[in-house]
Amino acid sequence: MTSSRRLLLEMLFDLSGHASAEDLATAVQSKAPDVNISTIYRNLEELERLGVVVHAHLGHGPATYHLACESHCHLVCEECGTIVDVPENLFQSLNRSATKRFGFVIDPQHFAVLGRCEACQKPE
Amino acid sequence: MTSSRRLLLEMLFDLSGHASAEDLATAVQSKAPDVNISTIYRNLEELERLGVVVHAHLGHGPATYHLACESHCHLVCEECGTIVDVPENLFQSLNRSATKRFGFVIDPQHFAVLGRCEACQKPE
DNA sequence: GTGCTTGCAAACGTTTTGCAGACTC
DNA sequence: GAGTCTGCAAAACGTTTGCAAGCAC
Repeated sequence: MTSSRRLLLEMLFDLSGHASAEDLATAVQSKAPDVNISTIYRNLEELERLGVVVHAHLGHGPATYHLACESHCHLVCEECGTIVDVPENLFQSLNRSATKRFGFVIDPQHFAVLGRCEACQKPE
Repeated sequence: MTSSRRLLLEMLFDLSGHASAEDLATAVQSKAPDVNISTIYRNLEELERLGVVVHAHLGHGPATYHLACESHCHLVCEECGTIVDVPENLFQSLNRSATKRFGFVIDPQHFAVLGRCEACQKPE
């Protein structure tokens, strides 16, 4: 357990939710300017292996990382990029039918659901 | 309408489903070696603008492109990478609850659902 | 001939890697 | 002192861009 790892964890608490590796690097660097982004990636990987941190793929942009204990899923607007955090139970019935029809167990924290947020509903 | 565009469309028919830009470039280049990958990207973008083609983000890897008329959604195994094509109606109830609870209309063709396929069910 | 399309090369943003030195225990 | 962790530089990957030459119409 090194100082950069400790700092990274602190920042994960602070910036809770939606932090990209870049965000985390900036945050960590505000307290320890010499911490390199590759260290951030390596530590995130390690923390993920330990089950402390999870990441999600949000469509185009970079992956976001958050603490595993702050478990939630993501809706991302493909128009304005807004991220809506939603509880895992929103996916219950999708999971049930995916399992029943395809034997596939979904991991809803690991991907983002793309679509349109309330404000961007197709205005054509 | 140029020859490289025509070829790209042909390849989209041939490789129907799950073709990355790279795959398509390789396929096109087998018939016309000088077509550059940037041309592939530009034509895919244009075809998408015209509504002929759609793309989906599959987690880590590159985006995949397919004809809009072959509409389907994707389950991707985070273990072995297998892609399972599924009909859009699998997402009906997720869409209903996302709309009702968050005013969010989902676009299920645009993202992949990550999880575990039948063969990779957590063996721990 | 006008204007869109192309190839090439170079850049981009995100993530990963190799290596030698520095740190933790 | 052994072994892990770090900074740095460079590469990898998928994708986008600027530009001048080439093509469709």
